Amino acid sequence: MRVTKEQMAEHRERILDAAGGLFRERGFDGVTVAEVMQAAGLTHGGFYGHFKSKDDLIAQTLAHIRPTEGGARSLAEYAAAYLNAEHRADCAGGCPVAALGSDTIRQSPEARAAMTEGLRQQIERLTKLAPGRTVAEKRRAAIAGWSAMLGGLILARLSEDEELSEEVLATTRAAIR
Amino acid sequence: MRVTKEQMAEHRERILDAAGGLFRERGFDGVTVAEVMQAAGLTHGGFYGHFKSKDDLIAQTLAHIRPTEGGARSLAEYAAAYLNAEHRADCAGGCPVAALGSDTIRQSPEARAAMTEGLRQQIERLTKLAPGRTVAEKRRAAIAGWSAMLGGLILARLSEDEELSEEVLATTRAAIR
DNA sequence: TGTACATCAGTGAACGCGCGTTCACTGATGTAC
DNA sequence: TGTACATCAGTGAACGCGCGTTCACTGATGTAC
Repeated sequence: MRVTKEQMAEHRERILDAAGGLFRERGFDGVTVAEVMQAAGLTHGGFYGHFKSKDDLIAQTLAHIRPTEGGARSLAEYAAAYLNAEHRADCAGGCPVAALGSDTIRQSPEARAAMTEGLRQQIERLTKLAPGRTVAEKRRAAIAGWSAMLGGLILARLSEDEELSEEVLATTRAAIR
Repeated sequence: MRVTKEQMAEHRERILDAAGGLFRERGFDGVTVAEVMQAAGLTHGGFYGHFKSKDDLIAQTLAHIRPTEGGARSLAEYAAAYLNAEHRADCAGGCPVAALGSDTIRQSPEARAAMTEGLRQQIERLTKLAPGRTVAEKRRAAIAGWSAMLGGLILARLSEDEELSEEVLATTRAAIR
């Protein structure tokens, strides 16, 4: 049954939110269109009224996910929140690059473009927090720090050994100033 | 038709080699059992004589991939070879963690155990190359450096913008001493 | 403002393709005598 | 060493399930008068 334009926009938002969580938790191939729709409180048939295809959903979801503003006041503070047992456990609500990075490399150009735009914004955000006398210096610290945070979180999530995982988290965190 | 025991062992090796390349290039879900067998020069029906399931193949493949010994004599030298346009382009022959990291988090315990073992070995290898007066100091430099390399390569591969990608590669490389 | 009708968001059954897995068969290997 | 037979690695057709996608239908919305 037809719904108001506002309802439809809200449904679209709900689909993107649901997809954002599910994709980060299980990967693009680990989630079906029907599951996304069910998580959004709808039936799967209506999906194609909102999106051209599952690939289209993937690209739009990557563009839709925005990192939660943590209010960090330095790169080290940001790293402390990022390289953290809580974030490690929360794939669905955490960093999309850590959760979907190596998957996204193999996705459509549209998906990769959305990811690239996210990277750009993240580097800009971190540049403001990074130490350094010039903008160029801050930017270099931001990029190197962002690489380390991303790699550190992925390694910590990969390690089945809790002790090793914690060591990676702490060591990488300590290396970011 | 039956083959000699040596032939069968060689076939198994060929399957694992083929799977190693294909999985790194297209991801676990992007490769079919039939494709792996065809790449190994066999037909798909024989697959289950070698492996219990596709999941079993995934776990054994991760245990089978061994990094090519580059002969680097310092962490910086290693990073120069790792954070590099050639490696960036060569998913199939490159680092399995960069190619399959976020995928592997969602795989079977066996697959994750194989990956954890690989991490451990990599950290040991890098600890020998890392700067520092004590082993503990070297190990810390190795872990922080490994995080940065991994994250840097993934970011460089994600970026559709060649200039940004090159910047990430160079900046992360320069930060590893 | 009220009424009649066209539009169209959402529903749920159905389709069809691809993929993991199974199985009857083949013929070369390896073994018992 | 030679022969007869059992074993079993590999073949390719077939199975069946799941998933992306389509479609006829429903009924509420929005619009023309």
